[in-house]
Amino acid sequence: MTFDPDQRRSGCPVSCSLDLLGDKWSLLIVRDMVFVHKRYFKEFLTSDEGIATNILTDRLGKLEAAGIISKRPDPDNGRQVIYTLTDKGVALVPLLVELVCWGALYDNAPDADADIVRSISKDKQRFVNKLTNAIQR
Amino acid sequence: MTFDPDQRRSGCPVSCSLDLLGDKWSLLIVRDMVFVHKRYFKEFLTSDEGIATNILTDRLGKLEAAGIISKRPDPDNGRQVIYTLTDKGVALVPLLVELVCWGALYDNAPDADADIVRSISKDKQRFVNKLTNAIQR
DNA sequence: CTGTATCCTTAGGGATACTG
DNA sequence: CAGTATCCCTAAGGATACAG
Repeated sequence: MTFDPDQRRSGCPVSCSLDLLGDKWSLLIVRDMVFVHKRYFKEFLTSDEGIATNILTDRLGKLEAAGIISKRPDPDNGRQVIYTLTDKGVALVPLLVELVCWGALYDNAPDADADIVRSISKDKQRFVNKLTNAIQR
Repeated sequence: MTFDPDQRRSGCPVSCSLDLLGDKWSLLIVRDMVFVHKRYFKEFLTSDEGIATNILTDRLGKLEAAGIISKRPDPDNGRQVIYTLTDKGVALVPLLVELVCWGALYDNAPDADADIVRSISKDKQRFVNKLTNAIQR
């Protein structure tokens, strides 16, 4: 399964990004990998939004086809699979930070701590670096 | 038509943002407003991606319900309607800039000028300010 | 445990015609 | 011009069972 660039709706970078990420689930998987270091199939199933197994399978496949994540067997347990972010996936951290700030500051997301988000939005780059460095490959 | 916060899948700010913006069309409309100052129904129909009239109607309604855009009659032509970004909509500019940079630098979007995108990614804030100030309300 | 497969319902969306 | 409405097909997705 590889992503077909001919399916792009246009050459616009915004459009190309949305071709891969423009749905309600893909970025939630990346979020879980970035913010809470989830790596296993079952871990993604436990998030509050309640993704179904078939949707999770589909999105993991599409994210891998897009080169955003990669999978390998868990060295500690051959029957487990570990999903990790590629460089292309890690590069989504700034985008996720913007989604957090906008949702918190402008859409009043209930779970957001206003003080923390204000401090993040004052120095996004620092927060992006901190998150990026904490990601396990 | 107003947005119903009870339909949120969770309180997470990323999830809340995606509840409103997580599809393939909504952010393209905002993109057209931010980058090429489109304001009229017909203008949105002419973009490369080819949005259908029923989808455009639906998304304009949802964006308005979410408080991201507002509509008013064109003072120069009472039968025309002008769509403009609210403060909440203008606040999406940083997110759009991230979509541009990621699509260009990591997803090889054909229409992106690599040199320009590199210069943007070196000082995103400057570019965000420039775009934000150029938006007509 | 990690998925696949199936069933079934709903949502998305293209094409087109039509209304104020 | 700015939408609405309709038709119709496909994609998305929830629930559940099942396989390697």
